[in-house]
Amino acid sequence: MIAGLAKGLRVIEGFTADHPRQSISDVAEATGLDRATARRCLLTLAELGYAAHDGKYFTLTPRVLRLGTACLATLPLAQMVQPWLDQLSEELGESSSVSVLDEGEVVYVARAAQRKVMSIALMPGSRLPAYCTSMGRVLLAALPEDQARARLAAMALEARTPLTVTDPEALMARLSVVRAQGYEVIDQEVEMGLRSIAVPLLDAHGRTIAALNLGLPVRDTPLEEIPARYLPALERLQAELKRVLR
Amino acid sequence: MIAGLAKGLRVIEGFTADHPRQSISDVAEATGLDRATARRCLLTLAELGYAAHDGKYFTLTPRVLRLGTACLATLPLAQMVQPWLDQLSEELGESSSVSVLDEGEVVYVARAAQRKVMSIALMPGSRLPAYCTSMGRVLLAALPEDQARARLAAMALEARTPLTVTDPEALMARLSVVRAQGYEVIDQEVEMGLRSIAVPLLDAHGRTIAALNLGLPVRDTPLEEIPARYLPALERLQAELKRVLR
DNA sequence: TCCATTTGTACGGATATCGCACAAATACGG
DNA sequence: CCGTATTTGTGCGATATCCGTACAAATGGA
Repeated sequence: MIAGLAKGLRVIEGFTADHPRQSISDVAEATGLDRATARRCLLTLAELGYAAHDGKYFTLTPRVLRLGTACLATLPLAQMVQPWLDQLSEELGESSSVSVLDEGEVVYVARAAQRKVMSIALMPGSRLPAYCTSMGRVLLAALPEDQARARLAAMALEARTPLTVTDPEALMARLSVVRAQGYEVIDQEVEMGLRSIAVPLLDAHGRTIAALNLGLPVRDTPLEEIPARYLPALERLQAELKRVLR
Repeated sequence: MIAGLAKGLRVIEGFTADHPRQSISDVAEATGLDRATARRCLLTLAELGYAAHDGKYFTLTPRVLRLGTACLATLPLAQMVQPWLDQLSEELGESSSVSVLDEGEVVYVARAAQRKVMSIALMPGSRLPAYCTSMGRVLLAALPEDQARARLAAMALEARTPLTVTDPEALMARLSVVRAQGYEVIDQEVEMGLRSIAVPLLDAHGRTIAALNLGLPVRDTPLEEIPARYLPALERLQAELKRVLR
Protein backbone atom coordinates (compact mmCIF):
# COMPACT_ATOMS: atom_id res chain seq x y z
CA MET A 1 0.00 0.00 0.00
CA ILE A 2 1.69 3.12 -1.24
CA ALA A 3 0.42 5.78 1.13
CA GLY A 4 1.27 8.89 -0.86
CA LEU A 5 -0.93 7.74 -3.72
CA ALA A 6 -3.89 7.12 -1.44
CA LYS A 7 -3.51 10.55 0.11
CA GLY A 8 -3.30 12.26 -3.24
CA LEU A 9 -6.41 10.59 -4.55
CA ARG A 10 -8.25 11.56 -1.42
CA VAL A 11 -7.20 15.13 -2.04
CA ILE A 12 -8.52 15.05 -5.59
CA GLU A 13 -11.82 13.61 -4.45
CA GLY A 14 -11.97 16.36 -1.87
CA PHE A 15 -12.60 18.87 -4.63
CA THR A 16 -16.36 18.72 -5.04
CA ALA A 17 -18.88 21.00 -6.65
CA ASP A 18 -19.37 22.65 -3.27
CA HIS A 19 -15.66 23.25 -2.77
CA PRO A 20 -14.10 23.97 -6.15
CA ARG A 21 -11.45 26.29 -4.75
CA GLN A 22 -9.71 25.28 -1.55
CA SER A 23 -6.75 26.53 0.44
CA ILE A 24 -4.25 24.13 1.90
CA SER A 25 -6.01 24.21 5.24
CA ASP A 26 -9.40 23.60 3.65
CA VAL A 27 -8.07 20.49 1.97
CA ALA A 28 -6.39 19.34 5.17
CA GLU A 29 -9.65 19.57 7.07
CA ALA A 30 -11.77 18.03 4.32
CA THR A 31 -9.49 15.03 3.91
CA GLY A 32 -8.40 14.63 7.51
CA LEU A 33 -4.77 14.86 6.44
CA ASP A 34 -2.13 16.89 8.20
CA ARG A 35 -1.73 20.36 6.76
CA ALA A 36 1.85 19.66 5.80
CA THR A 37 0.78 16.48 4.02
CA ALA A 38 -2.03 18.21 2.22
CA ARG A 39 0.40 20.85 1.09
CA ARG A 40 2.81 18.29 -0.35
CA CYS A 41 -0.01 16.57 -2.21
CA LEU A 42 -1.30 19.83 -3.65
CA LEU A 43 2.13 21.01 -4.71
CA THR A 44 2.77 17.68 -6.36
CA LEU A 45 -0.55 17.80 -8.18
CA ALA A 46 0.24 21.34 -9.27
CA GLU A 47 3.68 20.35 -10.52
CA LEU A 48 2.16 17.50 -12.51
CA GLY A 49 -0.41 19.83 -14.02
CA TYR A 50 -3.46 18.36 -12.30
CA ALA A 51 -3.97 21.41 -10.12
CA ALA A 52 -3.45 25.13 -10.38
CA HIS A 53 -2.86 27.56 -7.53
CA ASP A 54 -3.21 31.29 -7.59
CA GLY A 55 -1.10 31.99 -4.55
CA LYS A 56 -3.71 31.10 -2.00
CA TYR A 57 -6.30 28.79 -3.49
CA PHE A 58 -5.95 25.56 -5.41
CA THR A 59 -8.18 24.41 -8.28
CA LEU A 60 -8.21 21.21 -10.31
CA THR A 61 -7.38 21.52 -13.99
CA PRO A 62 -9.09 19.77 -16.91
CA ARG A 63 -6.14 17.44 -16.97
CA VAL A 64 -7.72 15.51 -14.12
CA LEU A 65 -10.40 14.49 -16.59
CA ARG A 66 -7.86 12.33 -18.34
CA LEU A 67 -7.94 10.00 -15.38
CA GLY A 68 -11.65 9.33 -15.41
CA THR A 69 -12.25 9.38 -19.12
CA ALA A 70 -9.45 6.96 -19.77
CA CYS A 71 -11.57 4.64 -17.67
CA LEU A 72 -14.82 5.46 -19.45
CA ALA A 73 -13.19 4.67 -22.74
CA THR A 74 -11.83 1.60 -21.01
CA LEU A 75 -15.32 0.33 -20.53
CA PRO A 76 -15.90 -1.46 -23.81
CA LEU A 77 -19.49 -1.45 -22.67
CA ALA A 78 -19.95 2.25 -23.27
CA GLN A 79 -18.98 2.24 -26.93
CA MET A 80 -20.62 -1.08 -27.50
CA VAL A 81 -24.07 -0.15 -26.26
CA GLN A 82 -24.22 3.44 -27.53
CA PRO A 83 -25.56 2.64 -31.03
CA TRP A 84 -28.20 0.34 -29.60
CA LEU A 85 -29.16 2.96 -27.09
CA ASP A 86 -29.55 5.58 -29.79
CA GLN A 87 -31.77 3.31 -31.80
CA LEU A 88 -33.87 2.32 -28.80
CA SER A 89 -34.41 5.94 -27.82
CA GLU A 90 -35.42 6.93 -31.29
CA GLU A 91 -37.77 3.99 -31.65
CA LEU A 92 -39.55 4.61 -28.35
CA GLY A 93 -39.18 8.36 -28.21
CA GLU A 94 -37.83 8.22 -24.66
CA SER A 95 -34.43 8.67 -23.02
CA SER A 96 -32.45 5.53 -22.33
CA SER A 97 -29.31 4.94 -20.30
CA VAL A 98 -26.88 2.26 -19.25
CA SER A 99 -25.19 2.35 -15.87
CA VAL A 100 -22.99 0.30 -13.56
CA LEU A 101 -22.84 0.13 -9.79
CA ASP A 102 -20.17 1.84 -7.68
CA GLU A 103 -20.70 1.23 -3.97
CA GLY A 104 -24.21 2.60 -3.34
CA GLU A 105 -24.48 4.69 -6.49
CA VAL A 106 -25.24 4.06 -10.14
CA VAL A 107 -22.78 5.60 -12.58
CA TYR A 108 -24.07 6.41 -16.05
CA VAL A 109 -21.75 5.04 -18.71
CA ALA A 110 -23.84 5.73 -21.79
CA ARG A 111 -27.00 7.65 -22.49
CA ALA A 112 -29.26 8.63 -25.34
CA ALA A 113 -31.36 11.62 -24.32
CA GLN A 114 -34.62 12.10 -26.14
CA ARG A 115 -36.20 14.99 -24.34
CA LYS A 116 -35.69 16.82 -21.12
CA VAL A 117 -37.82 15.59 -18.29
CA MET A 118 -35.40 15.72 -15.41
CA SER A 119 -34.34 18.88 -13.68
CA ILE A 120 -30.75 17.67 -13.54
CA ALA A 121 -28.85 16.86 -16.70
CA LEU A 122 -27.62 13.29 -16.71
CA MET A 123 -24.58 12.38 -18.71
CA PRO A 124 -21.91 9.69 -18.75
CA GLY A 125 -20.18 9.85 -15.40
CA SER A 126 -23.21 11.22 -13.59
CA ARG A 127 -24.24 9.50 -10.38
CA LEU A 128 -27.52 8.83 -8.64
CA PRO A 129 -28.18 6.85 -5.47
CA ALA A 130 -28.94 3.21 -6.17
CA TYR A 131 -31.76 2.70 -3.67
CA CYS A 132 -34.26 5.00 -5.41
CA THR A 133 -33.49 4.36 -9.09
CA SER A 134 -34.70 1.55 -11.31
CA MET A 135 -31.19 0.71 -12.50
CA GLY A 136 -29.88 0.85 -8.96
CA ARG A 137 -32.50 -1.62 -7.74
CA VAL A 138 -31.75 -3.96 -10.61
CA LEU A 139 -28.03 -3.83 -9.88
CA LEU A 140 -28.49 -4.27 -6.13
CA ALA A 141 -30.79 -7.21 -6.77
CA ALA A 142 -27.98 -8.94 -8.62
CA LEU A 143 -25.78 -8.92 -5.51
CA PRO A 144 -25.89 -11.54 -2.77
CA GLU A 145 -28.47 -10.46 -0.18
CA ASP A 146 -26.00 -9.61 2.55
CA GLN A 147 -23.94 -7.43 0.22
CA ALA A 148 -27.01 -5.57 -0.98
CA ARG A 149 -28.07 -5.01 2.61
CA ALA A 150 -24.59 -3.76 3.48
CA ARG A 151 -24.63 -1.24 0.67
CA LEU A 152 -28.01 0.07 1.72
CA ALA A 153 -26.79 0.34 5.30
CA ALA A 154 -23.70 2.26 4.20
CA MET A 155 -25.56 5.20 2.74
CA ALA A 156 -28.14 7.77 3.73
CA LEU A 157 -31.61 6.72 2.57
CA GLU A 158 -33.18 10.06 1.98
CA ALA A 159 -36.75 10.70 0.83
CA ARG A 160 -36.12 12.64 -2.36
CA THR A 161 -39.85 12.78 -3.07
CA PRO A 162 -42.96 11.82 -1.07
CA LEU A 163 -42.93 8.50 -2.94
CA THR A 164 -39.35 7.49 -2.18
CA VAL A 165 -39.05 4.20 -0.32
CA THR A 166 -36.48 4.62 2.44
CA ASP A 167 -37.12 1.69 4.77
CA PRO A 168 -34.23 -0.79 4.39
CA GLU A 169 -36.42 -3.84 4.90
CA ALA A 170 -39.01 -2.61 2.42
CA LEU A 171 -36.19 -2.08 -0.07
CA MET A 172 -34.79 -5.56 0.54
CA ALA A 173 -38.25 -7.03 -0.07
CA ARG A 174 -38.47 -5.02 -3.25
CA LEU A 175 -35.12 -6.42 -4.39
CA SER A 176 -36.52 -9.94 -4.05
CA VAL A 177 -39.37 -9.01 -6.34
CA VAL A 178 -36.94 -7.48 -8.83
CA ARG A 179 -34.76 -10.59 -8.70
CA ALA A 180 -37.78 -12.76 -9.44
CA GLN A 181 -39.38 -10.71 -12.20
CA GLY A 182 -36.19 -9.55 -13.86
CA TYR A 183 -37.02 -5.87 -14.09
CA GLU A 184 -37.96 -2.89 -11.95
CA VAL A 185 -40.36 0.01 -12.39
CA ILE A 186 -39.85 3.16 -10.33
CA ASP A 187 -42.62 5.70 -9.83
CA GLN A 188 -41.33 9.19 -9.09
CA GLU A 189 -38.90 8.21 -6.34
CA VAL A 190 -36.04 10.33 -7.67
CA GLU A 191 -38.02 13.27 -8.91
CA MET A 192 -41.71 14.02 -9.23
CA GLY A 193 -42.99 13.60 -12.76
CA LEU A 194 -40.44 10.96 -13.67
CA ARG A 195 -40.88 7.21 -13.85
CA SER A 196 -38.46 4.64 -15.16
CA ILE A 197 -38.14 0.98 -16.01
CA ALA A 198 -34.91 -0.98 -15.97
CA VAL A 199 -33.62 -4.46 -16.79
CA PRO A 200 -30.20 -5.93 -16.07
CA LEU A 201 -27.66 -6.36 -18.86
CA LEU A 202 -26.14 -9.83 -18.70
CA ASP A 203 -22.94 -11.14 -20.16
CA ALA A 204 -22.69 -14.47 -21.96
CA HIS A 205 -22.42 -16.28 -18.61
CA GLY A 206 -25.64 -14.70 -17.36
CA ARG A 207 -23.90 -12.46 -14.82
CA THR A 208 -25.31 -8.96 -14.38
CA ILE A 209 -22.73 -6.44 -15.54
CA ALA A 210 -24.84 -3.31 -15.97
CA ALA A 211 -28.39 -2.01 -16.13
CA LEU A 212 -30.43 -0.53 -18.96
CA ASN A 213 -33.34 1.81 -18.42
CA LEU A 214 -35.91 4.11 -19.94
CA GLY A 215 -36.88 7.41 -18.35
CA LEU A 216 -40.59 8.06 -18.75
CA PRO A 217 -42.49 11.28 -18.12
CA VAL A 218 -45.54 10.58 -15.95
CA ARG A 219 -48.00 11.79 -18.56
CA ASP A 220 -46.79 9.36 -21.25
CA THR A 221 -48.13 6.09 -19.88
CA PRO A 222 -50.25 4.97 -16.92
CA LEU A 223 -48.02 3.28 -14.37
CA GLU A 224 -49.61 -0.15 -14.70
CA GLU A 225 -49.19 -0.21 -18.47
CA ILE A 226 -45.47 0.52 -18.41
CA PRO A 227 -44.16 -3.07 -18.32
CA ALA A 228 -46.44 -4.28 -21.08
CA ARG A 229 -45.56 -1.35 -23.27
CA TYR A 230 -41.82 -1.01 -22.80
CA LEU A 231 -40.50 -4.28 -21.41
CA PRO A 232 -40.50 -6.17 -24.75
CA ALA A 233 -38.12 -3.65 -26.35
CA LEU A 234 -35.83 -3.66 -23.32
CA GLU A 235 -35.74 -7.44 -23.15
CA ARG A 236 -35.07 -7.70 -26.85
CA LEU A 237 -32.08 -5.44 -26.47
CA GLN A 238 -31.02 -7.32 -23.35
CA ALA A 239 -31.00 -10.57 -25.32
CA GLU A 240 -29.08 -9.08 -28.21
CA LEU A 241 -26.43 -7.61 -25.97
CA LYS A 242 -26.13 -10.82 -23.99
CA ARG A 243 -24.59 -12.46 -27.04
CA VAL A 244 -21.99 -9.77 -27.65
CA LEU A 245 -20.94 -8.84 -24.11
CA ARG A 246 -17.90 -10.79 -23.00
CA MET B 1 7.09 16.31 -4.91
CA ILE B 2 5.52 13.17 -3.56
CA ALA B 3 6.76 10.51 -5.92
CA GLY B 4 4.30 7.76 -5.18
CA LEU B 5 1.40 9.97 -6.21
CA ALA B 6 3.00 10.87 -9.51
CA LYS B 7 3.68 7.21 -10.26
CA GLY B 8 0.14 6.19 -9.41
CA LEU B 9 -1.39 8.83 -11.64
CA ARG B 10 0.87 7.76 -14.46
CA VAL B 11 -0.38 4.24 -13.97
CA ILE B 12 -4.00 5.35 -14.15
CA GLU B 13 -3.37 7.34 -17.30
CA GLY B 14 -1.71 4.28 -18.74
CA PHE B 15 -5.09 2.61 -18.98
CA THR B 16 -6.38 3.83 -22.32
CA ALA B 17 -9.09 2.64 -24.66
CA ASP B 18 -6.45 0.59 -26.44
CA HIS B 19 -5.19 -1.05 -23.26
CA PRO B 20 -8.15 -1.54 -20.94
CA ARG B 21 -6.76 -4.71 -19.36
CA GLN B 22 -3.10 -4.80 -18.46
CA SER B 23 -0.85 -7.11 -16.51
CA ILE B 24 1.73 -5.74 -14.10
CA SER B 25 4.43 -6.01 -16.72
CA ASP B 26 2.31 -4.26 -19.34
CA VAL B 27 1.82 -1.34 -16.99
CA ALA B 28 5.50 -1.27 -16.10
CA GLU B 29 6.48 -1.02 -19.73
CA ALA B 30 3.80 1.50 -20.65
CA THR B 31 4.69 3.83 -17.80
CA GLY B 32 8.42 3.25 -17.71
CA LEU B 33 8.22 2.31 -14.04
CA ASP B 34 9.96 -0.60 -12.44
CA ARG B 35 7.83 -3.73 -12.35
CA ALA B 36 7.95 -3.81 -8.60
CA THR B 37 6.80 -0.19 -8.46
CA ALA B 38 4.02 -0.78 -10.93
CA ARG B 39 2.90 -3.72 -8.85
CA ARG B 40 2.75 -1.66 -5.67
CA CYS B 41 0.77 1.07 -7.44
CA LEU B 42 -1.71 -1.39 -8.89
CA LEU B 43 -2.19 -3.21 -5.61
CA THR B 44 -2.74 0.10 -3.88
CA LEU B 45 -5.27 1.19 -6.49
CA ALA B 46 -7.00 -2.16 -6.12
CA GLU B 47 -7.10 -1.86 -2.34
CA LEU B 48 -8.61 1.61 -2.64
CA GLY B 49 -11.21 0.34 -5.07
CA TYR B 50 -9.95 2.19 -8.13
CA ALA B 51 -8.81 -0.99 -9.85
CA ALA B 52 -9.83 -4.61 -9.99
CA HIS B 53 -7.64 -7.60 -10.75
CA ASP B 54 -8.70 -11.04 -11.81
CA GLY B 55 -5.52 -12.83 -10.87
CA LYS B 56 -3.53 -11.77 -13.89
CA TYR B 57 -4.98 -8.63 -15.41
CA PHE B 58 -5.90 -5.30 -13.89
CA THR B 59 -8.83 -3.10 -14.90
CA LEU B 60 -9.93 0.31 -13.69
CA THR B 61 -13.27 0.49 -11.91
CA PRO B 62 -15.99 3.14 -12.29
CA ARG B 63 -14.73 4.62 -9.06
CA VAL B 64 -11.95 6.29 -11.02
CA LEU B 65 -14.66 8.40 -12.60
CA ARG B 66 -15.10 10.13 -9.29
CA LEU B 67 -11.78 11.79 -9.84
CA GLY B 68 -12.71 13.15 -13.21
CA THR B 69 -16.23 14.14 -12.36
CA ALA B 70 -15.05 15.80 -9.20
CA CYS B 71 -13.18 18.07 -11.55
CA LEU B 72 -16.05 18.53 -13.99
CA ALA B 73 -18.33 19.47 -11.15
CA THR B 74 -15.55 21.71 -9.93
CA LEU B 75 -15.84 23.76 -13.07
CA PRO B 76 -18.66 26.13 -12.16
CA LEU B 77 -18.69 26.84 -15.86
CA ALA B 78 -20.26 23.50 -16.72
CA GLN B 79 -23.37 23.92 -14.61
CA MET B 80 -23.59 27.58 -15.37
CA VAL B 81 -23.67 27.29 -19.13
CA GLN B 82 -25.73 24.11 -19.46
CA PRO B 83 -29.17 25.80 -19.42
CA TRP B 84 -28.05 28.39 -21.96
CA LEU B 85 -26.62 25.67 -24.14
CA ASP B 86 -29.86 23.74 -24.05
CA GLN B 87 -31.82 26.79 -25.08
CA LEU B 88 -29.38 27.71 -27.82
CA SER B 89 -29.49 24.22 -29.27
CA GLU B 90 -33.25 24.10 -29.24
CA GLU B 91 -33.54 27.53 -30.81
CA LEU B 92 -31.12 26.80 -33.65
CA GLY B 93 -31.78 23.09 -34.00
CA GLU B 94 -28.08 22.29 -33.89
CA SER B 95 -25.69 20.78 -31.34
CA SER B 96 -23.73 23.20 -29.19
CA SER B 97 -20.81 22.67 -26.84
CA VAL B 98 -18.52 24.47 -24.45
CA SER B 99 -14.90 23.40 -24.02
CA VAL B 100 -11.66 24.43 -22.37
CA LEU B 101 -8.05 23.88 -23.44
CA ASP B 102 -5.77 21.24 -21.92
CA GLU B 103 -2.34 21.30 -23.53
CA GLY B 104 -3.06 20.76 -27.22
CA GLU B 105 -6.55 19.36 -26.82
CA VAL B 106 -10.01 20.78 -26.24
CA VAL B 107 -11.95 19.14 -23.43
CA TYR B 108 -15.74 19.26 -23.63
CA VAL B 109 -17.21 20.47 -20.35
CA ALA B 110 -20.83 20.85 -21.40
CA ARG B 111 -22.83 19.89 -24.43
CA ALA B 112 -26.37 19.99 -25.77
CA ALA B 113 -26.72 17.45 -28.56
CA GLN B 114 -29.45 18.06 -31.09
CA ARG B 115 -28.89 15.37 -33.67
CA LYS B 116 -26.21 12.95 -34.57
CA VAL B 117 -23.87 14.18 -37.25
CA MET B 118 -20.55 12.96 -35.96
CA SER B 119 -19.39 9.39 -36.08
CA ILE B 120 -17.97 9.67 -32.58
CA ALA B 121 -20.19 10.54 -29.65
CA LEU B 122 -19.00 13.65 -27.88
CA MET B 123 -19.74 14.15 -24.23
CA PRO B 124 -18.40 16.07 -21.29
CA GLY B 125 -14.84 14.92 -20.81
CA SER B 126 -14.36 14.04 -24.46
CA ARG B 127 -11.26 15.38 -26.17
CA LEU B 128 -10.40 16.49 -29.67
CA PRO B 129 -7.17 18.01 -30.97
CA ALA B 130 -7.16 21.80 -30.82
CA TYR B 131 -5.53 22.53 -34.16
CA CYS B 132 -8.38 21.24 -36.30
CA THR B 133 -11.42 22.28 -34.29
CA SER B 134 -13.16 25.63 -34.20
CA MET B 135 -13.07 25.80 -30.41
CA GLY B 136 -9.45 24.75 -30.36
CA ARG B 137 -8.49 27.53 -32.77
CA VAL B 138 -10.38 30.08 -30.73
CA LEU B 139 -8.68 28.94 -27.54
CA LEU B 140 -5.23 28.83 -29.11
CA ALA B 141 -5.77 32.30 -30.54
CA ALA B 142 -6.29 33.60 -27.02
CA LEU B 143 -2.79 32.52 -25.98
CA PRO B 144 0.34 34.59 -26.53
CA GLU B 145 1.75 33.71 -29.95
CA ASP B 146 4.78 31.85 -28.67
CA GLN B 147 2.70 29.69 -26.41
CA ALA B 148 0.27 28.84 -29.18
CA ARG B 149 3.18 27.93 -31.43
CA ALA B 150 4.67 25.77 -28.69
CA ARG B 151 1.46 23.84 -28.23
CA LEU B 152 1.16 23.21 -31.95
CA ALA B 153 4.77 22.05 -32.03
CA ALA B 154 4.15 19.66 -29.14
CA MET B 155 1.59 17.55 -30.90
CA ALA B 156 1.17 15.53 -34.07
CA LEU B 157 -0.63 17.56 -36.73
CA GLU B 158 -2.41 14.84 -38.59
CA ALA B 159 -4.64 15.28 -41.64
CA ARG B 160 -7.89 13.84 -40.34
CA THR B 161 -9.64 14.72 -43.61
CA PRO B 162 -8.43 16.03 -46.98
CA LEU B 163 -9.37 19.51 -45.77
CA THR B 164 -7.41 19.48 -42.51
CA VAL B 165 -4.81 22.24 -42.27
CA THR B 166 -1.63 20.76 -40.85
CA ASP B 167 1.06 23.31 -41.70
CA PRO B 168 2.10 25.07 -38.46
CA GLU B 169 2.67 28.43 -40.14
CA ALA B 170 -0.65 28.29 -41.95
CA LEU B 171 -2.29 27.53 -38.62
CA MET B 172 -0.50 30.44 -36.92
CA ALA B 173 -1.69 32.75 -39.68
CA ARG B 174 -5.19 31.44 -39.20
CA LEU B 175 -4.98 32.17 -35.46
CA SER B 176 -4.22 35.81 -36.27
CA VAL B 177 -7.38 35.99 -38.33
CA VAL B 178 -9.37 34.37 -35.53
CA ARG B 179 -7.90 36.80 -33.02
CA ALA B 180 -8.93 39.72 -35.21
CA GLN B 181 -12.42 38.63 -36.16
CA GLY B 182 -13.33 37.05 -32.83
CA TYR B 183 -14.66 33.76 -34.17
CA GLU B 184 -13.65 30.76 -36.25
CA VAL B 185 -15.41 28.63 -38.83
CA ILE B 186 -14.10 25.16 -39.58
CA ASP B 187 -15.01 23.29 -42.73
CA GLN B 188 -14.79 19.54 -42.38
CA GLU B 189 -11.33 19.42 -40.88
CA VAL B 190 -12.25 16.94 -38.13
CA GLU B 191 -14.65 14.80 -40.06
CA MET B 192 -16.17 15.01 -43.51
CA GLY B 193 -19.72 16.33 -43.49
CA LEU B 194 -19.23 18.40 -40.38
CA ARG B 195 -18.62 22.13 -40.08
CA SER B 196 -18.54 24.23 -36.96
CA ILE B 197 -18.39 27.81 -35.78
CA ALA B 198 -16.97 28.92 -32.43
CA VAL B 199 -16.55 32.05 -30.37
CA PRO B 200 -14.56 32.55 -27.17
CA LEU B 201 -16.33 32.82 -23.83
CA LEU B 202 -14.95 35.75 -21.89
CA ASP B 203 -15.08 36.52 -18.21
CA ALA B 204 -15.90 39.94 -16.83
CA HIS B 205 -12.27 41.04 -17.35
CA GLY B 206 -12.36 40.07 -21.01
CA ARG B 207 -10.09 37.07 -20.59
CA THR B 208 -10.89 34.00 -22.66
CA ILE B 209 -11.82 31.16 -20.33
CA ALA B 210 -13.57 28.73 -22.67
CA ALA B 211 -15.02 28.37 -26.15
CA LEU B 212 -18.58 27.93 -27.37
CA ASN B 213 -19.45 26.28 -30.65
CA LEU B 214 -22.15 24.94 -32.93
CA GLY B 215 -21.72 21.76 -34.92
CA LEU B 216 -23.29 22.10 -38.36
CA PRO B 217 -24.02 19.35 -40.90
CA VAL B 218 -22.71 20.38 -44.30
CA ARG B 219 -26.12 20.26 -45.93
CA ASP B 220 -27.69 22.74 -43.51
CA THR B 221 -26.01 25.95 -44.64
CA PRO B 222 -23.60 27.01 -47.38
CA LEU B 223 -20.20 27.66 -45.86
CA GLU B 224 -20.17 31.38 -46.63
CA GLU B 225 -23.53 31.97 -44.98
CA ILE B 226 -22.58 30.39 -41.68
CA PRO B 227 -21.27 33.50 -39.89
CA ALA B 228 -24.21 35.67 -40.90
CA ARG B 229 -26.69 33.03 -39.87
CA TYR B 230 -25.27 31.73 -36.60
CA LEU B 231 -22.83 34.32 -35.27
CA PRO B 232 -25.49 36.69 -33.87
CA ALA B 233 -26.90 34.01 -31.56
CA LEU B 234 -23.43 32.95 -30.43
CA GLU B 235 -22.35 36.50 -29.75
CA ARG B 236 -25.55 37.25 -27.88
CA LEU B 237 -24.88 34.30 -25.60
CA GLN B 238 -21.23 35.32 -25.34
CA ALA B 239 -22.29 38.76 -24.11
CA GLU B 240 -24.80 37.38 -21.64
CA LEU B 241 -22.30 34.96 -20.16
CA LYS B 242 -19.62 37.61 -19.97
CA ARG B 243 -21.61 39.35 -17.28
CA VAL B 244 -22.10 36.27 -15.13
CA LEU B 245 -18.74 34.54 -15.47
CA ARG B 246 -16.45 35.53 -12.66
C1' DT C 1 -2.21 49.22 17.71
C1' DC C 2 -2.04 44.99 19.92
C1' DC C 3 -3.30 40.40 20.70
C1' DA C 4 -5.47 36.13 19.26
C1' DT C 5 -6.10 32.98 15.82
C1' DT C 6 -5.38 30.96 11.65
C1' DT C 7 -2.39 29.72 7.84
C1' DG C 8 1.94 28.61 5.38
C1' DT C 9 6.68 26.72 5.51
C1' DA C 10 11.36 24.53 7.06
C1' DC C 11 13.80 20.66 9.33
C1' DG C 12 15.38 16.46 11.52
C1' DG C 13 14.16 11.73 12.74
C1' DA C 14 11.65 7.62 11.60
C1' DT C 15 9.79 4.75 8.24
C1' DA C 16 7.97 3.31 4.15
C1' DT C 17 9.50 2.98 -0.55
C1' DC C 18 12.71 1.75 -4.37
C1' DG C 19 14.86 -1.32 -7.33
C1' DC C 20 17.89 -5.07 -7.24
C1' DA C 21 18.28 -9.95 -7.26
C1' DC C 22 16.39 -14.31 -7.03
C1' DA C 23 12.72 -17.80 -7.66
C1' DA C 24 8.77 -19.45 -10.01
C1' DA C 25 6.23 -19.99 -14.06
C1' DT C 26 5.49 -20.00 -18.77
C1' DA C 27 6.82 -20.34 -23.75
C1' DC C 28 9.44 -22.24 -27.25
C1' DG C 29 12.53 -24.80 -30.05
C1' DG C 30 15.25 -28.82 -30.77
C1' DC D 1 10.27 -34.69 -23.62
C1' DC D 2 13.66 -31.86 -22.01
C1' DG D 3 16.48 -27.88 -21.72
C1' DT D 4 16.81 -23.16 -22.56
C1' DA D 5 15.16 -18.59 -22.90
C1' DT D 6 12.00 -15.29 -21.56
C1' DT D 7 8.72 -13.39 -18.77
C1' DT D 8 6.54 -12.69 -14.26
C1' DG D 9 6.09 -12.42 -9.13
C1' DT D 10 8.17 -11.34 -4.69
C1' DG D 11 11.55 -10.68 -0.43
C1' DC D 12 15.05 -7.68 1.43
C1' DG D 13 18.37 -4.20 2.58
C1' DA D 14 19.87 0.68 1.61
C1' DT D 15 18.20 5.05 1.03
C1' DA D 16 15.60 8.64 -0.16
C1' DT D 17 10.95 10.10 1.26
C1' DC D 18 7.54 11.52 4.16
C1' DC D 19 5.61 12.77 8.92
C1' DG D 20 4.74 15.95 12.50
C1' DT D 21 6.52 19.39 15.25
C1' DA D 22 7.96 24.00 15.70
C1' DC D 23 8.29 28.48 14.01
C1' DA D 24 7.16 32.43 10.94
C1' DA D 25 3.83 35.05 8.48
C1' DA D 26 -0.58 36.75 7.76
C1' DT D 27 -5.11 37.68 8.87
C1' DG D 28 -8.85 39.47 11.69
C1' DG D 29 -11.02 41.34 15.66
C1' DA D 30 -11.14 44.48 19.68
